[in-house]
Amino acid sequence: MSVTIKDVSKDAGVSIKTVSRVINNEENVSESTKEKVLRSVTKLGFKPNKSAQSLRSKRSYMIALLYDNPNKSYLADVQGGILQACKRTGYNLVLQECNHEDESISSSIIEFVNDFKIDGLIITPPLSDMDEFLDDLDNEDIEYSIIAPSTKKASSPYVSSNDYDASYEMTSKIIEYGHQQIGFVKGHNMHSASSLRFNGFINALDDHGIERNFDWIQDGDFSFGSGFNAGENIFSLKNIPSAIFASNDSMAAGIMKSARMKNIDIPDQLSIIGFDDSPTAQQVWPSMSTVKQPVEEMAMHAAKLLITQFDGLTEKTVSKEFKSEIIIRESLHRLI
Amino acid sequence: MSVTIKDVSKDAGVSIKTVSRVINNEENVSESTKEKVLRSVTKLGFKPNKSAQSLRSKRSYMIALLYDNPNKSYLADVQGGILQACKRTGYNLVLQECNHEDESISSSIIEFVNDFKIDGLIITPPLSDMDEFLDDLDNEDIEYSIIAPSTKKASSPYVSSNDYDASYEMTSKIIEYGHQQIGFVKGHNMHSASSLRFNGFINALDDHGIERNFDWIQDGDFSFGSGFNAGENIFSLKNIPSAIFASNDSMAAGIMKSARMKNIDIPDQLSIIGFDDSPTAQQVWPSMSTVKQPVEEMAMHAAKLLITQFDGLTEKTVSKEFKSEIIIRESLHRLI
DNA sequence: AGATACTTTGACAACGATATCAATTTATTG
DNA sequence: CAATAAATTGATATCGTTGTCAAAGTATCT
Repeated sequence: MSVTIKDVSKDAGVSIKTVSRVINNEENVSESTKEKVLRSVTKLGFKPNKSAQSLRSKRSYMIALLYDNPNKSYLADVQGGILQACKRTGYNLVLQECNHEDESISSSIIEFVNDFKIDGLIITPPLSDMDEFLDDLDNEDIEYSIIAPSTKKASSPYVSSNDYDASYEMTSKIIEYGHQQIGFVKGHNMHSASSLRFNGFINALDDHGIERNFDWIQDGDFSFGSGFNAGENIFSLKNIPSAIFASNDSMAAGIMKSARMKNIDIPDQLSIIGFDDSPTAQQVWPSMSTVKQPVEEMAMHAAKLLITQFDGLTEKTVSKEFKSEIIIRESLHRLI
Repeated sequence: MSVTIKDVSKDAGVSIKTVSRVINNEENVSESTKEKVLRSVTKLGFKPNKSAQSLRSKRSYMIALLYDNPNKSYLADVQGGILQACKRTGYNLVLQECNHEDESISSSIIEFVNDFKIDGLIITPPLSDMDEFLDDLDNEDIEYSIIAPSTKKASSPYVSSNDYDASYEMTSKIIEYGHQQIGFVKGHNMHSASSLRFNGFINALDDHGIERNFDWIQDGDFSFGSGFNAGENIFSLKNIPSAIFASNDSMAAGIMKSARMKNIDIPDQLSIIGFDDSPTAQQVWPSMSTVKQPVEEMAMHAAKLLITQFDGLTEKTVSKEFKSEIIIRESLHRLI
């Protein structure tokens, strides 16, 4: 049926162990035999049997993506990035949806990893903020890499984005456009990004000598509905701000809808700014100013980070912070 | 380390083969030994080693999702549905992105399936419309189930939606609301859903004695940009329709934007109707009337369909057509 | 040259399950 | 009750790799 190591070894005139050495890039194989074996490998079109490799070496060549994030667009980007890294290295991606409120999350994930001999995990927010969970994984010697961690544990590789800086910069841009009365809608408090984005906003206000107005600062949970509610709250006040910065695009869209229903013109009377650059940002009218993070690239790096660990490649991949991009579209009105 | 069949066989006082028989639900095992074995299995917490099973039985307990669809929300729903079916049956999902324009798609997928011993494929549009590709899979005896097939090959299990009926019904609803001048934007011509939706539209027009105006019928490819262009084309005409039905929500959003830029009021001057009920549909203003398909449910069924084939379960899952739901929101204006 | 160290190679066991086929037990028949 | 058929069970080979460890080949050092 399919070509095995035995076939290759016969063709090359060496032992099966030597073939195994060559295909696993082990040391102590002479150049000449290496060449000989590789010639046979390509000639016969040999591909190692993953199941056998897995059985013997306890590795599955599969990594799993752990997520608990209703944001479909984010998820798709993350997947895309990981898949690119997988394709290049022969790994496979398995999806595992989690519930961060589940008490037994640690044990069920540990069981999953052991059952399928998953080689490593890629962990996304808000799971990346659950320190206890990560500790449990450490205790089981399960390898993982984290996207957007809160506690940057030296022990584990991660990729992060400059949420604080991006938020600070965007807020400064809003101020530069002449806005002095600026509202803010916070994200889900389980996500560390929420506080980073909020702090960036607050500090930018302070540094530019602009007064904080806590009536205009609303809680949210990243959902469209929570944005809508935040809008309702703000628009029921006597004074409303001239701009509202939401911690993500969905909430910004919710505010937009709420404003429309109150006949508040966007952007003439009110500027709205989001975060993420989701597809919606370009599909609403007016199109939304927002912050774009290189999510796909980040995810690809996270996957490389993980694979590097157990493949022991020569070029070491290291933890890295990625830079966001400020995108100005029609929803941000210039006052001066 | 982990519990093996050998441990169970010792504990139960039977041979390993008998344990294997029990866990695989094979025939010809007496009730008493079956019970004895199952007691040991739960007592020791035995889980069969997937790699070993896979090596010996040539099955991987993995199914793959084949996709080439830029619609992230659709993809996420499909994944969600499949994962639910997988969780219940112990299978795992692997993602495989394809390019339907790739000449070598058949060979690369066949190679992928053989390499990883993938048990079966779930095929989504537009790949589900590539008959040659499906024939190639048949020749290799690769099992698959199809979401939204064009040619309903009796040989292969599928799930489908009533695109034609839904489109017919939505068009009738638009007419019922008093619209006599209705435009249409077609979907990507590789997708069989595109012609089904178009035919439903045309036949509803005819049946209600409404004239077709081909200036108002535009080609599109399901992208926001193509919807925007379609809008530009229609709005440059002397007469514009009072409603436009787009073959999906992204294109509808594109038309909306184009209309806004021409200061055409939605929905007072122009009604816009989409298809899919993507998240955007609720996040734009006015929120969009659209057709919702039970994508997640369909995908779950497709996965069950596939797993049934090689697991030979007692209750046979069969191919099925799912019903869509007409959702009326603000973007459809009532004229009468 | 002989002793020693290091590099390269291969024979064979092992991973943990299923497949084969023969042995044993139980049921059925004349 | 013996003969035969059918159901149940187990000993052992097997899947295709990697791991262990010893043997063979080369290089280096007195």
